[in-house]
Amino acid sequence: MMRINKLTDYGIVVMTRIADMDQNRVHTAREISEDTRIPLPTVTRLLKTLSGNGLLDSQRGSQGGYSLSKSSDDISVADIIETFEGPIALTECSTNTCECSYETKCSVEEPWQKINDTVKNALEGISLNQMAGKNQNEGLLNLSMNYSGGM
Amino acid sequence: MMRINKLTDYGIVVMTRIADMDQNRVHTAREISEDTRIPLPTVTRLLKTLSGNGLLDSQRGSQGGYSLSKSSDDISVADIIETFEGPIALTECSTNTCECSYETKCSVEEPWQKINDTVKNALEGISLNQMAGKNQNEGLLNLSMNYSGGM
DNA sequence: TTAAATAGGACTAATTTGGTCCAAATTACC
DNA sequence: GGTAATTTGGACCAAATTAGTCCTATTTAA
Repeated sequence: MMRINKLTDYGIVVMTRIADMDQNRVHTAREISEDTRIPLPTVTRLLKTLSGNGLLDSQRGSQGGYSLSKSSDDISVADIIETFEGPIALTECSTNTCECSYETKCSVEEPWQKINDTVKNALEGISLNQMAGKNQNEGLLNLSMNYSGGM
Repeated sequence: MMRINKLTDYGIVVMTRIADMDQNRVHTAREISEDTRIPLPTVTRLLKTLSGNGLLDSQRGSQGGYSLSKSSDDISVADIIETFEGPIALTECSTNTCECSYETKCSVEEPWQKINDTVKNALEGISLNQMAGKNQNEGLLNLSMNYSGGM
C-alpha cells in the first residue's frame, strides 16, 4: 500500500514524543516506552538506530539517556524516514543503481525522478516541530490494523 | 524503503507499454509479456487487476485482449498505484480507519494528512501519457536488485 | 563496586509479497 | 456446432521482508 514501515512510523512517534518533552534533560528508553506504550525492546532498537544515524545524542551509563541532536525545527520527517529506510526512492529506477533494461536511459526514468523529488520535497518540508505541535498526546499510533488493498 | 511494490511497478510498465502501442486494436497478455519480458503468468495477473479496476477494457474470447479504458492523458500514476495498493496512505493514520491512541484526535494526524495529500497530488499530476513519452523502449524495469536500508 | 544506561548484534516469528497454476467462462471463426 | 484463443476467478506455495525479542558487552554516575 505504499506505506512506510511500522518501525519507521514508531520512529516518528518516538521522535515527536522526545520533541514534546523537556529539552534540558535526557530521556531513557524506559521512560519513552512508558510514554508511548511501545514495548521497551522495540523502543530500545528505535533509539539505537536514531542515535546511530545522528538524529539523537546519547549518553551512556547511569543517568544516561537520549536527547535531540538538534532543534526540532531542523529535523524533518524525511530525516527520520531515511534513518530507517534509506534514501527515499519509490522505485529502484529512482536510485543511481537503476539497471533498467539494456538501454542507457529508459523512458520512465525521468518522470519517476520527478515524482520522487516531489515526494521527497514534501517530506523534507515537514519539521519535527510541526509534528509535535502544541498539544500533548499519548503518542501511540495503533498500527495493528489490517487493511486490505486493491489486489 | 518506502518503495512501491514490484507488482505495482510492473503495472506501471505494462500500462506505459500499452499506451505506447496502437490504440486501434486490443493487445493480448502474451503480446505484452513478450514486449516487456515480464513472465506471462505475472502479466496475466497484472492485466486482470488493471481491467478489474477499470483502467483497462477487456475483450474475451478469440481475438480478444486489453486496451486502455480512456485516454492516456486521463490516467494518472496515482490511478495505477491505487489499483494495486489501495488508497495512497503513507501511514495507517492517514486513513479513515485510524485508531490512534485513545483520544478523538491525535496530534500527528493533521501533519500526516498534509504530507499524504502532497504525495497524492504529486502522483495524480503525472499522466500515463507523460510516462509513455515519445521514445519507445524495452519497458522492462529490472527490480531484482537488493538494496539495504538504514537499519 | 554497583546499578543504570546505551551499543551491538544474533535470532526467530509473523507478515507481506511475488509468482505460478488450474479450471471456468466467453467469443471469433471455420 | 465445434474448436481454439482468450479473459476471469481463485487457490496455492515460495521467497523476501519486517517486526519483535533477547543476550552480552561497554560505559558512567554515585
